[in-house]
Amino acid sequence: MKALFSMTVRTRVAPSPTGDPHVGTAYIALINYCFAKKHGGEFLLRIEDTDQARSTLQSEKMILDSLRWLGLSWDEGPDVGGPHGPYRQSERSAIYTEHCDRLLADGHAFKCYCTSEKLAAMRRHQIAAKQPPKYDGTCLSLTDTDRAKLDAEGVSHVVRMKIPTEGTCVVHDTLRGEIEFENAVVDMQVLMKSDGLPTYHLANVVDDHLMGITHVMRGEEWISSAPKHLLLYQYFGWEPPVLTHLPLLRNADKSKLSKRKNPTSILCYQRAGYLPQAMQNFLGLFIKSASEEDEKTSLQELIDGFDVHNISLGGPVFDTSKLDWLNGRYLREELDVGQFLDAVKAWALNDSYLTPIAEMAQARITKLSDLGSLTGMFFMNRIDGLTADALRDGVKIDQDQQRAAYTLALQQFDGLVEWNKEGVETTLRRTAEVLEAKLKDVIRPMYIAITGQPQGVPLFDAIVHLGRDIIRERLRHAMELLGPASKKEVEAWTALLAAEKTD
RNA sequence: GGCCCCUUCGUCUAGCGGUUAGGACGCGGCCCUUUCACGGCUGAAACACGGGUUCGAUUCCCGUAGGGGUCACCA
Repeated sequence: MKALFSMTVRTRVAPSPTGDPHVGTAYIALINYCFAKKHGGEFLLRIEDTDQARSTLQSEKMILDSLRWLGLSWDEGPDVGGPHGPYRQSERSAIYTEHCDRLLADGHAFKCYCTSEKLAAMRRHQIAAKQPPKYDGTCLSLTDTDRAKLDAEGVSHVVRMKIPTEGTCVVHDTLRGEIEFENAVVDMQVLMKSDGLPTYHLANVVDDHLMGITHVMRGEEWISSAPKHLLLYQYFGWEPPVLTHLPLLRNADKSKLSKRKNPTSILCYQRAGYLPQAMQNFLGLFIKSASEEDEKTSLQELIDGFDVHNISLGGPVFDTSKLDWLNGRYLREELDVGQFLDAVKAWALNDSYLTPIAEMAQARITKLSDLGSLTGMFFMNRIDGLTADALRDGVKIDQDQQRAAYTLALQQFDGLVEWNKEGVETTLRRTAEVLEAKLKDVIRPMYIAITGQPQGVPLFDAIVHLGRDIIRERLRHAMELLGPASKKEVEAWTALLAAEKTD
């Protein structure tokens, strides 16, 4: 244990660039950052983009920008470089191949030629037989000649790790003590996909070792794969890092924080007008135990007082009411009027945010003073004062159809790859078709939910400009007012959509 | 379902065998005030349950219940 602290502490955050910057990523990053800084160590940022289908450079940029916005910085990373680069896994292929070959050569891994169809069928049978779904080891018994033949035929393969059939694996977790797993329940994980890129498990272990990571602090969703990782360290003959599994941020119903039930994107909180200090402070509240002192604390104070053992294990509900309070305090206590004004300008009163609004509003007003009532909704998060009656006012479709329309729009919006006018229009047209309603009868309730009024600036443009997060929030608000959808309703409505798509 | 993790006010948490179970947000009341907000004071509000261990359990152990995670060629 002493030896670990005599060397430089190195921690990392390793986000996957597959979507919007998530507050959970920021929370994990903050912990890793504070721990490293507290011990005079280094904090790294690594991009885990081995999923070619889902990773985007745009998402990577948003994640980096968001973490910086929160006041975090890293000693090494894809944008700042460092002696252990590259810091983007997609640029490290050769390293993984080499390590994978080593495992193959040492007999710790094997090639698997099973098709995904076969694996899916295997899983179905196992579940039907009430067996835990697991790879059955078919390709383990392949001979060299079998493999040579399959390779010659061009059959694609993955590489799986071997798992001891007996014994147990003990995971030492800083906060939870020893966690024991029977090796028999550990699956023969795929390490190298058929596209030649590694899975998380391989890349993560190889990179953490090569980058000199001493302490891995990650979400508790990783506990059950920790045995595989430990086994890999053992196969490579490496010293594993100190493992700490952190509790996951939760929705109000205690499930893992998700964008379906909560705003999870940092961009959403920016758009809603939260200050980075407030958000950073708020996230810090989950990792410290301020009992008597003021809960408004600076990043430096958070670092100074940081002790990983102070983190409570119960998954905290991400309830932003205290964030609101903190944000109010930062607004009035940390800023003079000039700085406050600067913050307002940076938030929305700037050309880049105002220009599209001006374009939408110009033809629709007769006096400049009409601007406030027409465009006020561009400066709100949820629509203040919206009521169920207002939502129903003048709406021709019945209330359940209206709720279905909101739910279906929400679902389709989440699925749009590009957030643009075409996607929005297609979504709303399809929603009307599925509900067998006229487009205009679907548009009106959308107008009310999104703008607070039954008419105004062009809806599709407004939706695009407000952004996906705010739209999700406003539709969710409308659903809360009209009555949240039951599970059955969601299923029924989703089925309508699915049926339409296959027609 | 198998495996694993977790469990103090509505929420975030303090507590690490003996406390009137503390603080903060939110909520209610009062005060301040031309309104509102801020600020001040104040109130309601919690140890999931059952067994042990102990002179004594919120605290230690074991069950039960509840919640969560995970069982992919996603991370």
